[in-house]
Amino acid sequence: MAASRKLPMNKDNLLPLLAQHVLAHGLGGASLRPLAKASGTSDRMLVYHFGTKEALIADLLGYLAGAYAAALDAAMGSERAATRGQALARILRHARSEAMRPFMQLWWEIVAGAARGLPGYAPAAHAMMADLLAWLEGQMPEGDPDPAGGARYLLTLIEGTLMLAAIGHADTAQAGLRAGLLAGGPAPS
Amino acid sequence: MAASRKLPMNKDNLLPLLAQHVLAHGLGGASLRPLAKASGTSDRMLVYHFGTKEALIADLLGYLAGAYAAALDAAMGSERAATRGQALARILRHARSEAMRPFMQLWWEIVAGAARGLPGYAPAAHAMMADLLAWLEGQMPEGDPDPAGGARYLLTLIEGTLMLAAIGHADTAQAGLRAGLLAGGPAPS
DNA sequence: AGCATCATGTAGCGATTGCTACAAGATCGT
DNA sequence: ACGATCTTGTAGCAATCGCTACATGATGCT
Repeated sequence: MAASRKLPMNKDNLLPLLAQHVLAHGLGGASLRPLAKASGTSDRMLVYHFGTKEALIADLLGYLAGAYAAALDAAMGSERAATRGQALARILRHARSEAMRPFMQLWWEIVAGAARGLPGYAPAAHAMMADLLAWLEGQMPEGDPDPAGGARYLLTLIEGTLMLAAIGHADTAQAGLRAGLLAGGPAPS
Repeated sequence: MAASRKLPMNKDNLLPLLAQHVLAHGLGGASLRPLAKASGTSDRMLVYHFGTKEALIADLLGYLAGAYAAALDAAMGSERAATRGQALARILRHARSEAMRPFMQLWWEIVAGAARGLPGYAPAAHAMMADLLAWLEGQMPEGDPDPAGGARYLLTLIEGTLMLAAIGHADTAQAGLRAGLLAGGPAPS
């Protein structure tokens, strides 16, 4: 009756648990023993499977990038937005939802690591942005004259807004969006 | 003949040296003994002056915010820009200059700390953005219909652009700026 | 002069870091 | 059944972490 009580315990089984831990506690302070406890194994085995903590982090960042792409797919309504402002508002609402907050906290840590050149950070950050950009392109309004350029424009606005929100300048970003979009369309709610 | 060979060694003398060290090596990995060596003292004395590493970091972030405001003042040409696009291009050129790179690397670390709620990070990040916003307002074109809103709009675009540049998406941001500013003015160089 | 406060060096404590040596099951091919 | 390879636990090492106890010089007030 009992199903397999013992999981194979390889990278693929470990990574989701590791990801859950860094989402909750951050990447910077992550050390082997807490990571091991969170994933039900020992530091000894983490090193055995990944070789090095640095390699573990790199693998984990790759996994997180994939998980982010999957989350985007799951959250994606296939319907396009009616206007650029609506697309902007939609994705901002998603990015700032309660469920995304742990990920956003991790995101800025990944950006910081990429900016400083830590191994594995830049590729993961780049991949996640590419995924988001692709999603955005699919969200552009039907008759948009320049969907590719528009998506890149919105992406820049989105990331600026999210950063300002992260440091307590959400109102500044909101005012900026309103002022900037008056020329092109209705301001996001 | 010899001037004072021995500095008083208080917080005010220490902070610039500490700032120089974190600009070079980052905030996350900063620990007392390397900080002490970089500022010509001992971990013992750092704790004596600041009380705690956490307090030291908070003081240091405050100092960095002040230094950033001073650097902005120094770099400020008092002449306004002719167009929003020109103001945008000017500040982007400044932010992405070689001299600003250590600071930009530190900046994303501060953003990450603020997003995670580390003590002292959010106030410093908020202050720096407020300074930049004030500078931007002074750079807005003479006849701009909405300088306050325009500055906030540009700030959002700027930070989005800088973040994308930090993770290797500089081209994406550049394309976005070009596409977004076609409605309102010439694209930045 | 004498006392009090400040400033600083030396030494170390307990905890945690990434990682490794060694040995012992577990599993599997033959 | 037997040897080889894979997997795992135990124990520990050298380094670093933030911080503190203690002593001692330096400085200044009266």
